[in-house]
Amino acid sequence: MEKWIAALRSQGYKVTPQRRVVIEALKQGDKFATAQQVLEAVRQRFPEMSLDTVYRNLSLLVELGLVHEVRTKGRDGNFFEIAVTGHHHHTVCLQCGKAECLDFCPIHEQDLARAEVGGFKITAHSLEFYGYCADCRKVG
Amino acid sequence: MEKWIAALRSQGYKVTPQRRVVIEALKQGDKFATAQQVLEAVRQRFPEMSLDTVYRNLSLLVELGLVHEVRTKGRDGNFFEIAVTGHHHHTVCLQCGKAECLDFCPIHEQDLARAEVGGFKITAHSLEFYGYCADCRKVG
DNA sequence: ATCGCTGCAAACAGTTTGCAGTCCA
DNA sequence: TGGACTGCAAACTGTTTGCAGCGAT
Repeated sequence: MEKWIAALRSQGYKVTPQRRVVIEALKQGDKFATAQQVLEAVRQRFPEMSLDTVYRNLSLLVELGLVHEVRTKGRDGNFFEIAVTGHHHHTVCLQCGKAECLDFCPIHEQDLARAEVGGFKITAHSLEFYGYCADCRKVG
Repeated sequence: MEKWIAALRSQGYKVTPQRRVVIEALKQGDKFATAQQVLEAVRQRFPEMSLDTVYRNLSLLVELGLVHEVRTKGRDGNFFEIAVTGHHHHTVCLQCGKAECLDFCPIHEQDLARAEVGGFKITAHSLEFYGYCADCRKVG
């Protein structure tokens, strides 16, 4: 049993073919995919699939922590990445839009404690490093 | 001479009435403002002002580091904040959308060095802490 | 059988862009 | 004067929503 399917089931969500195939698409495609790319991948096996269902399921999966969302600043929307590893962050190239995973999170417990001022309770944080990848630096 | 006007001028950008009034609006309004709120504020003194000019100027100011942009995840778009202090980050309440400034940045030199793998050159980073503010925690 | 999920279609918002005229430097 | 900037209008894209029917449990 796949962990993602099991997680859905255990939290009371139905396991529909559409949900299975979204998860499959994220697992088998490139590391990152936009909602549109997920739709294209999914339609190879499921031509009826609609974009709104992709969005609905991606949102759900992100909410459940089963998928990570990467804010790209690009015009194609954010990237989605199946959560095979734990919490981490990414670099995003402002030129070509390519993203890469980092293997660490620089936010530590003491930072969270320091940021929880005035009764604010932190439940998540979002961090991206923006810049230019090696390829784009060579060109321009 | 205001630092923002001076910065525009020194970098070869023209100082138009629209630019002045956008800066004024950000300085005098609430700490954070959406593009729409900037437009409304600006139109009190400059009724002809158009939303696209607001966007163009906000984008420019953000690019020059004269304004900070806060990614809110809300439906009203991001917040903009005049850069009176240096680089810092924010908490954003996922319930009411309220943002607050933090007075520190948890990303240190060694983190940047560690993240610059494979020839990637970091030029900026974006970090928000999401959660629930004291008020929203009382209610819900 | 139920209630969540889906597809369809339409709406929606924030943002961007082309263009012709304006105006700061 | 001239290139940057503006306003107008329209388009564009990513995303969300209402609704009726379908299907996983």
